Amino acid sequence: MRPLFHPAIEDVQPEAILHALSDPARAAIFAKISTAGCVEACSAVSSVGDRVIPKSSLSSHFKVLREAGLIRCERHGVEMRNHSRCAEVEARFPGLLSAIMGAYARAGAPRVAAQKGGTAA
Amino acid sequence: MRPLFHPAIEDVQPEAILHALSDPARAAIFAKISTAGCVEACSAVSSVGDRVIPKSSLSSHFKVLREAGLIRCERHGVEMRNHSRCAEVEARFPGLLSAIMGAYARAGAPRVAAQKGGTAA
DNA sequence: CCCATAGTTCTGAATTTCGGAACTAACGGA
DNA sequence: TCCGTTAGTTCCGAAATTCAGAACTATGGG
Repeated sequence: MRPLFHPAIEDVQPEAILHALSDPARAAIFAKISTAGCVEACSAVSSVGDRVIPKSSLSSHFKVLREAGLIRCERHGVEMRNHSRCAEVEARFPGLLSAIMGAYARAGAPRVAAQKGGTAA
Repeated sequence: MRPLFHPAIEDVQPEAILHALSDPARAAIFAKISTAGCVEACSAVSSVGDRVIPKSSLSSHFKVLREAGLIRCERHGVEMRNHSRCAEVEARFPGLLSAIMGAYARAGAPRVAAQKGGTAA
């Protein structure tokens, strides 16, 4: 099977990255791929939080991430290996990904913690 | 005059910011507001590049930016003053805005300035 | 009061996104 | 080899979003 299309790093556009990561589900998928040693099977992220994502939606999410230049996908037998392209993107747009993922990390905690009553603020 | 709704800075969500800035036109508007001493009338940005933006679209772009927490708008007589909320956003999501605007700045140039050497790896 | 200016809201059309169902590719077992 | 299972893609209609023209509102000037 021919390899999927991936944009060259110099063709990667900021608007594509922002659009891809402006969806919390995609951002969560990307976070998972990035932190999980940059390799992950598609089906391993079949849910975000407690929300189950249908296969077809998952497939298109991966497509968006791939075409935005954020991940690299290759078939390995019956499944897909997804590598993050963090390093390349970091070289092209310094600080972008870490700022975005950091923003999500920072926003993720407060509200949830406040409602749950867990953190003695 | 009743002030328009603006989210408190702690209610600002990363996905809203990314979505707002994932549109190059909005990113350009925001860049203009940010750099122009953080004050600008709506009609002063009636075009992006050589593309003229209709009033209604412009209005909704400003609304998106405002509701994302990126700008603060107040009526002054018949026109609108738009202040950037850079400082607040920077405090909440350190490095986010500068990374994004830097990415756009870096992407905007390359095609034209490719002969500057170094980047064509 | 009437008009001009600046911006908003309404509305329908075009585009995008979502998700179920059917389809394809790769492997394992008999 | 053939069949079944698993992993993921594609197709297609419904829902949501975006776009832009037209009408409307608010403010200030003469």
